[in-house]
Amino acid sequence: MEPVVKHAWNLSEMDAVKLQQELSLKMIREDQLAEVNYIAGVDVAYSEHSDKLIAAIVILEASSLHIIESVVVEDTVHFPYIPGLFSFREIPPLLKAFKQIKTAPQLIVCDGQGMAHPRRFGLASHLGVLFDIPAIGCGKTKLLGEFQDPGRTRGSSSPLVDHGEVIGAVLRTQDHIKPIFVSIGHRISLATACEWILKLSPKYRLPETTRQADQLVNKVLGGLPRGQE
DNA sequence: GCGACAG
DNA sequence: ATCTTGTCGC
Repeated sequence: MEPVVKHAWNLSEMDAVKLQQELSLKMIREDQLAEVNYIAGVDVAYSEHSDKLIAAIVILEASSLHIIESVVVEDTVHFPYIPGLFSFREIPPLLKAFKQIKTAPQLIVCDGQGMAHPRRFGLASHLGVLFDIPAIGCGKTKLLGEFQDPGRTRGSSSPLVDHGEVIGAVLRTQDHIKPIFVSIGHRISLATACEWILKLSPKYRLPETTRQADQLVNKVLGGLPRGQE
C-alpha cells in the first residue's frame, strides 16, 4: 500500500509543526466509513541493541479478529522522540511496512493519540490523512487534557477536555482496569471510535489490533528490553 | 521558575 | 517506553 499524500520527513522541529498545521486541515472528524472488513493494528518500538526502529502491522479480519496478514520491518531513526511530534518518528518505518501490506484495511487503530494533541493532529490523524483511511487514536496514557474518572465498568467513559474542547474520551475497556485514551484520527466520530475500540477489546485492556502488533514487535526484539531515548 | 510530556 | 516496589490471586 502507498499513501495518497506524500511529503518530506527530514524536517526541522519548526517545519514539522508547520506541516502538522497544514495537514490538519485535511482531517475529517465525522464518520466516513465504508463497510469495515479488515482492520490494521500498528506498533513501533526502538531496539537499543541495533539502534533501529521496529515497525509492525497486523491486519485483522473484523468479524473474527483473526490475523489475516502481518509484516515487520526495521528502519533507521529519522527523528527524535518529541512529545507532540511523535508521528515524525514513527510514521517513516510504518510507511516502509505498509509497502509490503497487500490487504487494504478500512480502519487503522494506532498506538497513540489522534486529535487529542496540542495541534489536534497526533499520530492517528497523520497516518489516517496520509492514506485517507479511517483511523482511531488509542493511547495508554494521555498527552494532554483533563478528565473525570469514568465509571469502573467496561464501556464507561468520560470526555477528555482541553481548553473547553472535547478532544477525546477516557474509555474503560475492562471492569476495574485502568482506562485508555481514545480520540478521532480521521474519518470517524468519537462515538464510533469508542464503539470500535470496545468491540476490539473483548478481553484485555488494549484492543486486539494493538496487542497483536505489540506481540509481533516483541517477538522480533527477542524479549530484549526496549531502549530509551 | 516548575511541572508535564503519546512512544 | 522502562524500572521499582507492593499487593493480590493462582
